[in-house]
Parts: sequence; structure tokens; C-alpha cells
Amino acid sequence: MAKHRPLSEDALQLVAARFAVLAEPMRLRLIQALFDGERNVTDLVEATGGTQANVSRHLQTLTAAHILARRKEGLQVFYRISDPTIPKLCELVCGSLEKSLTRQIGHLAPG
Amino acid sequence: MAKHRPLSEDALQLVAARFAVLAEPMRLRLIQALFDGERNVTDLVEATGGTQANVSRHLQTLTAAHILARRKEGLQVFYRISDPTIPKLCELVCGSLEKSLTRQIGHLAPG
DNA sequence: CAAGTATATGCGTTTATGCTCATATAACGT
DNA sequence: ACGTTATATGAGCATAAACGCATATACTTG
Repeated sequence: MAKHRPLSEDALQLVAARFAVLAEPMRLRLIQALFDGERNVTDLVEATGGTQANVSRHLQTLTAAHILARRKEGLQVFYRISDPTIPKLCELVCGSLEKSLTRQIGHLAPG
Repeated sequence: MAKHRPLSEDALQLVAARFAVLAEPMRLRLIQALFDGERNVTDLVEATGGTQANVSRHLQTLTAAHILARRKEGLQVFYRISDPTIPKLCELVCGSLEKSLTRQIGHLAPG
């Protein structure tokens, strides 16, 4: 498998689409709420403070992107993180932002 | 520094904003074109096939997000990747997508 | 079969963002 | 100073997506 070959136009659109899915605070809240494991929708609605309709939509989006997986059990539907790269991705971005913010604080209060 | 503490609402918005910057094919094309090093705008316009105006705007966006850095030299402006996590981020996403696509191909042509 | 609970979805509105065209700014050469 | 090249930006249009409201579907229980 090559490592740095340039991506095709189609591949770029896929990558962009994936980033777009992660570009919504509510979806990040949902992902974060699922870091500790599976949860049902009502639970996620409470955890995120969103409306049921909105949470349901975002869960759809995340599932369609193969980031979450669904498991139905009776009346309830349980969601979980199904893509193991997601936590790493979030860590990377958080780390990068921390550095960036630290730099900015440095600018505000220079030695 | 804690590793998995839940992010504040502000932090979530920052993370989302960062993902949003990466959620445009043209911007990914620009980033990709800069993997091998610094380039000026005209060069990037040719490499990506976009209009000058549009490329300039996207370069602005990427620079404002501290993903790229600018260096002016005479008439030309050279851009380069300034955030070292960007290549890793792209690798992660690409790897995840490859797996996902491989699975889908498997579904189309099952054993 | 009726009622209740959990989840999903159609629709309309609002907001954000990308794109193009035209023009502005900046730096260089003559 | 003037023209030319490289880059940036203002305005307007078009599209996409998030949200809320209402309602539909799916399953369970009596």
C-alpha cells in the first residue's frame, strides 16, 4: 500500500465528506457521550441537551458515515462508536488546538 | 494533562470549526499540493485547477486556521503547511476510508 | 385491537458558505 | 510616475445543512 500518493478527485470528496460529518458540535457531543460505550437515544438526548428529533438526525448522519453503529433492542436503539480511528482523530485535533491556544495565551501575556 | 476529560462547549466548537476547515475538497487539494513543500499562489492555482480568486480565499481560510503559513517574497506569496498534525490526520482518515471501501467491495463480490 | 413509549422523518425556515465577477492592493521594472 | 504581474477582497447569487414542529413508524403491553 502506497503511503503518500496523491488522492483522486473522488477520494478527496470522500475525505472531505468525512470531515464534514465531524464538523458539527452536536455530533461531536454525541461521539463524546459514546466514548464510554453504548447508549440509547433517550439517554443521548439527555446527555447532549438536544431535542429528540435533532439527535436522531445526527445519529443517522453518523451511522451513514460508518462512524457509529446501531443495535436495536425492543423499543430502544443503542448506538456505539464503530470506527476505531475516531478517538485518535479527536485526540490529534485536540492536541493541535491545545498547542495553538497555548501559543495565543503566550502572545497575550508575553514575558 | 488529562487525556479523556469531556470537552467544554467552547472546545467542542473549536474542534468542529477545525474539522469544517478540512471539509472542503478544494482545501484538501491545496493541502495535498503542499505536502512536498512550499508553493506560491499561481503555482497552486495551476495545480488545483481552481480560479485565482477562489484559491486565494481558501488559502486565507487555511491560514486563519493555522494550518498553513504565509511567506511573502517580492510579488509572490508562498504557502506551506504549518501544522504537523495535518498529514497524520489525513492518513488516519484515508486509512479508515480504505477499510470502509474494502468492506463495501467485499459486499459487492462476496465469496 | 387500543394505548403508550421509543425512535425516525417530512417540511419549511433560517443561516452559513462556496463560487464567480469585478476590482482593489502590493511589489516590481522601465 | 506608469504599466505589469501576483495576490487579495467586496458584492451578489446559489446551494447545502441545521433546527423546530408536527407526525409517522416500530415495538410493547394490557
